[in-house]
Amino acid sequence: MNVPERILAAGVTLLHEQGLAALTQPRIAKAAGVSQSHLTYYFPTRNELLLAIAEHSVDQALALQLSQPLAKPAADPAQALATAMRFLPRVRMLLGLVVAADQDPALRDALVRLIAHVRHSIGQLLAHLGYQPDAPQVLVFHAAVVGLAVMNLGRQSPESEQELETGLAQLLTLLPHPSQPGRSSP
Amino acid sequence: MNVPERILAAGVTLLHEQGLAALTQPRIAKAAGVSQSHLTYYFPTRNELLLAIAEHSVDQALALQLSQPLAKPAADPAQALATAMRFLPRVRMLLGLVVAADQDPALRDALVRLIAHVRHSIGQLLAHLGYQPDAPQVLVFHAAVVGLAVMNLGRQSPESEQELETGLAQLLTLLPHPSQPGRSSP
DNA sequence: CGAAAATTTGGTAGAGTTACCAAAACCATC
DNA sequence: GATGGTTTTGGTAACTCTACCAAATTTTCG
Repeated sequence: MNVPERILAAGVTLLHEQGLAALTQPRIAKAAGVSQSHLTYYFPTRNELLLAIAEHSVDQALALQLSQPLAKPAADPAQALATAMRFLPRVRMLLGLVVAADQDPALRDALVRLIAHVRHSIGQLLAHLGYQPDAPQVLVFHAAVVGLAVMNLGRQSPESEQELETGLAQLLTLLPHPSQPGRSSP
Repeated sequence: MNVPERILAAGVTLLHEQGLAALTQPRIAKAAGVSQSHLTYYFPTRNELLLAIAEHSVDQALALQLSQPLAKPAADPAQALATAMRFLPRVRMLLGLVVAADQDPALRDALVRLIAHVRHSIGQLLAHLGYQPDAPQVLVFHAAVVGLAVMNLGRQSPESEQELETGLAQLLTLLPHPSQPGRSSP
């Protein structure tokens, strides 16, 4: 693997396992097996590194978790639910970067683009499942997934898993769907 | 004002204006007008301080933004929308603490209780407006508000404000309401 | 008034971080 | 094999943060 790629992979893993606080140059360098100075050769400042890690993580998540549902020709709506559930840990992982972005306009702009990208991908998946991809409700669906991920602090609790699923399932009924018309406007 | 209160007030303001990274003992002490050593007299460790700030902020938010709607005898559903919109900046402000809670189990447990408290209060408001307070959709409504706050990075953009409002308004139609029956189950 | 308790402060040790620099090792090309 | 560019490393200066301690000041109360 390439050195920058190894650095980004180590960064994503570190972010996933130990949170934003673990994303320091010494620790990432050690995890990637390069010297600390070498890190700054590829990513001169810390924010550039954070930004690259964020992009890498989102790309990775979309590739891993959207390619399969989109490859299958047709699927039942429950698949959207399952996909959303699989996204939850990854969303939580990125929360630290959102917080960090409050300090740095460049990072903030980059995250705005990343979030738009994710929303577009969610629209693609929903379109693939027969929903209207650009309905305003897609924003709310996306937001609810993000919010559930943020609030799901006690991650292991199975009852909250249940709550999450029923909540998202009900949210799906809000989306306009060809086979269940009449939900969009009164 | 009491010294601990002054410290907490300074902490909340600092968190609101400059994010989690600004919540260090030196800066809070300076903002509160006390010596740094004095801070540790009331809050020996940093996490205890963070926890106290979180609780203070949530109490303050609930008191400020829920007391008035609950005082008025009846109100139109659009008020729930307006209240939710007013909560967004405060929710954003607390995100940093959620991130910090990943490192510390005690802080995490405290935040779980705080989140439950907020959800209960939202239920109260919705009940006051005629909705079912314990409907599972309340979780989703809460989550959507949180998620919108997270994603609302470009805070000044009026178009995203518009998007937010329409999204939340549609979400409200999902909640079971006496005057608009038949939405709960197919 | 005097003693005990609470409050407040300055100082600091120790760890951790970012960003930088000069030098060494590596690699391609002529 | 020499040369110029790229990659890699060790070292470090300057800074910030947390947690602690001993001493000074103020307050409380018998």
